[in-house]
Amino acid sequence: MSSFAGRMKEYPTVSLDRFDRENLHSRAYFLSHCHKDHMKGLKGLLLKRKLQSSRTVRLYCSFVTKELLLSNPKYSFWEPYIVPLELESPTQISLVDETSGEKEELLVTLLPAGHCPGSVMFLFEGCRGNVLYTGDFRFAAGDISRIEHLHSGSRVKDIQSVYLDSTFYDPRFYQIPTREVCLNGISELVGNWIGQSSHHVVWLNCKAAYGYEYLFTNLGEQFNTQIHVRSLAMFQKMPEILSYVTTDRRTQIHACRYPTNEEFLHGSRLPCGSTAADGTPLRIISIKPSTMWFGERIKKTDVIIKTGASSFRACFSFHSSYSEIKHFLSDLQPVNIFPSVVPIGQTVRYFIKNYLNYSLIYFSLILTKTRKIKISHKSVTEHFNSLNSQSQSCCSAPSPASSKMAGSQSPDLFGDDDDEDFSLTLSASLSTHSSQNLDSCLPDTLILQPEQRGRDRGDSRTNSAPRVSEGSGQSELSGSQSSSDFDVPCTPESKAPPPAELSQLYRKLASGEEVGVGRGSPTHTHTHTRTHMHTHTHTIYSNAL
DNA sequence: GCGATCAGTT
DNA sequence: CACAACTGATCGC
Repeated sequence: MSSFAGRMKEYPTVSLDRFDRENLHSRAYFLSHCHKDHMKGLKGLLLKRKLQSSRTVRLYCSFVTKELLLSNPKYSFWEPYIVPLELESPTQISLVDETSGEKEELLVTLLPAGHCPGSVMFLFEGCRGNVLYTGDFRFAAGDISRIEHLHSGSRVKDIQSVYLDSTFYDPRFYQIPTREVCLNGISELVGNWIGQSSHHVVWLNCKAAYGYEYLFTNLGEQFNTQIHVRSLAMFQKMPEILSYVTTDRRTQIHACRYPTNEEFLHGSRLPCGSTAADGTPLRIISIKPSTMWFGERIKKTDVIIKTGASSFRACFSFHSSYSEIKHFLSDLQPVNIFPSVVPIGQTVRYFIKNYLNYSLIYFSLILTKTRKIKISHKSVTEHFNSLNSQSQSCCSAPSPASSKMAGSQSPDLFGDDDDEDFSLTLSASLSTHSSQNLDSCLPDTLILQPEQRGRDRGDSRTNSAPRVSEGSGQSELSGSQSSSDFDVPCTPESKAPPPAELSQLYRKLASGEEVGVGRGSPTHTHTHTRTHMHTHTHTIYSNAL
């Protein structure tokens, strides 16, 4: 789940995927896709009032997202304020402070994100650098090279910050089978079943969220049928999807959901209650799409798992795997990474380790370019702090209003307690617990803490160095988080650097000592096939239907 | 009564 | 095996 607070350091007058609290004051809004956890505050009364009294504030999203959003009447008040944008066509947006008239120009480009219909990333280009907000995404290795607008000539654009969908940025999720592999597995299962007789039907036990549509279209295409769903309303303007779904229950593939009678399935009934016309009992199997992940060393695993006499789980992921994210980051080489999802409990340990590991590798790359081979505490600090100074206005001439913004009377742009800035404060502690869930990769537990920011934003910045301290051990494993997700062996890559070395490194960083970070600089190769979008499974996402 | 929020469930 | 939504309880207006 996204815990992104809504705003980016570089362009703090716009809000993305969050519409409550401080975001109420933004000059422009961006919605990456139509999932509820990215729409917090979107139907708020205060926001509605603000829109009605504003002449310039708009919501920018893809055409598909606009359709999906407006298919829910609760969001229909947005209709006059939505500006749908085409994919991959840079658009200049004026960010206007309506009280002072102060204005800032920002170039935004929507890039297909492969997460669900209409999902996009936002590439912002302005005076504070290029920033990529990924929203939620699934990219395969090499996908960056296919995106023209992330390139300038033959090289990747300089990216100051990536606001990253870090859902699976954890080496336990090293590998998730590709969309195509998962789709083939599901197709085979479906085909083998419904081919037996007309009374053999499958129920795709999908969650009530957008993102399964490419499964429907591919199965519909392959078996020359339509998939039974509860409503077609949201797809009325999306013929590519609409032609593969139906509300006619007489079909062999169902993805219908009814909140009340889902239990009926236990009695071999479909959620929609459909039965055969001649009274013959239907032979039903259920297939539940779920994310399956594998360690680095597991090369081949079935993407279909039988979980009962007539129930199956099928591999399906909306998000990039760890290795896919690694490819993504090493292709982009951003200066900063801001995770949108920060796992709690044990997962945090992996997260920090890998996040820091990545950062150090990249520092080393920067420093190599500048003919330095050592990295000092100071340079790390400066790096982490640099964003704060960049937050000062540099795009427009200072006006009374903008200088006021920097003063102590200003609304606290990032001073909220909820602002979780994970690039600033790190704390490491030794776990006193020997949980059975802890794998053997690291004996210690790292706990990530959002920085406590003072109300004064002026000059207390010297305290915001990345801190690494050993605190009292505390296991963050809660009951709900300590479930059975450790069947997957830890991956070799997760051992770099080993715990002792890492702790040492942290200690050195904390004490200001110089540390060498000469470990394998990432190679920076880019292939430039300028093909536009990839396979058929991507078509839904890449077209503004 | 509505909506926001949280914990628990699927 | 998972990441998004639903349900029900609780609280505030």
